[in-house]
Amino acid sequence: MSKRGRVQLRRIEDKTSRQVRFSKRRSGLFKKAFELAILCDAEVALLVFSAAGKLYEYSSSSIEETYSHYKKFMSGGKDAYKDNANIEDTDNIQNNCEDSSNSDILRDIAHWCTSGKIDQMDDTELDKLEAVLTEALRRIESRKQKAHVSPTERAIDLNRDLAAN
Amino acid sequence: MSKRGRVQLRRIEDKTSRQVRFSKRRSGLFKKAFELAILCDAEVALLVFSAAGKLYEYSSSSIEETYSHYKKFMSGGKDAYKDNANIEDTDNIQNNCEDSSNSDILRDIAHWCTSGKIDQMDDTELDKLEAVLTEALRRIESRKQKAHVSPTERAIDLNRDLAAN
DNA sequence: AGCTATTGATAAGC
DNA sequence: TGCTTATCAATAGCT
Repeated sequence: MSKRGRVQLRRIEDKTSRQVRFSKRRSGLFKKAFELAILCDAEVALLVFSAAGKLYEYSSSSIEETYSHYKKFMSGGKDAYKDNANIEDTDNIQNNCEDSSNSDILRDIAHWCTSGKIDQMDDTELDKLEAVLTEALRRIESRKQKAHVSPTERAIDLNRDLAAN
Repeated sequence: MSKRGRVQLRRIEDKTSRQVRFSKRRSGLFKKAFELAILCDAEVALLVFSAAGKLYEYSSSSIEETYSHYKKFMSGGKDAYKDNANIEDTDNIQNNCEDSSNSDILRDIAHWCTSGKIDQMDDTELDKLEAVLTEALRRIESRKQKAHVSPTERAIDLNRDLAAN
């Protein structure tokens, strides 16, 4: 039974398979959220709606409370917490552009694109970003068409650690 | 090379160790959340406040939107599946871009995407990047429609791959 | 911030 | 939907 290629980072088309995977992965995700909260003393809130519309939730305190905390944080000075923040990386895309590997850049862009930043941009910025990303996708498509890669091989080795953050 | 006992499910007392593990686990958690949203077509919202008060977030649509969905769902009398226990702790989403302004990020992404780096990526990286950018464009389109700011349909190929199935 | 040894998460298959 | 197993992925402990 060695037919377990890596999972593609793409919507699972088969409905049955998607439901099963959702069920399993959802369990894993909530478990991880819970563990992180316990182990690292953080405030966590997680909401998940299945494709069918069912709601699943978890929060170390309460969804409402954490959301209030979030809104307050967003409206206030987000930078106010910088000084108290964990002493971790402070790298940003700009820095990585110069000397990091592609995977690092990829990771940064992925994180940025999915962390709500887009919702904070004004219309002008949004237009620019759209143009940039569209151009980047065009290049990618161009690259792909040139490359003759076995569909099978490609499919089996898609996702390694995308949202890797 | 020595002792890797199972992880105890309780607050890590050593501050340094707690920070390191928080950093590692938050990465994993956000990655899982992202994958669940993409693979299973689910709506996911995740908020994490570190013990120091720093915010990390991820949402397949937007925090506000998902929270509204949540409130509406709850008021509708439907019961949510609570994957809870009690706790405190956190995990968070990548925050590398937290300290940069949108314009800076925009410039960085633009620079990177057009500096030939794409041509240096291998197929796996290319696939990941494609998924990330496609998702980002989807968000942008979503934003534009909600803001009623798009009189001109730009007919951008958002469904090139992911949605094309 | 990188590097393995181990544990943990899961895609398939029943 | 639940259980089992072969593999793949996440990460604890170090340096």
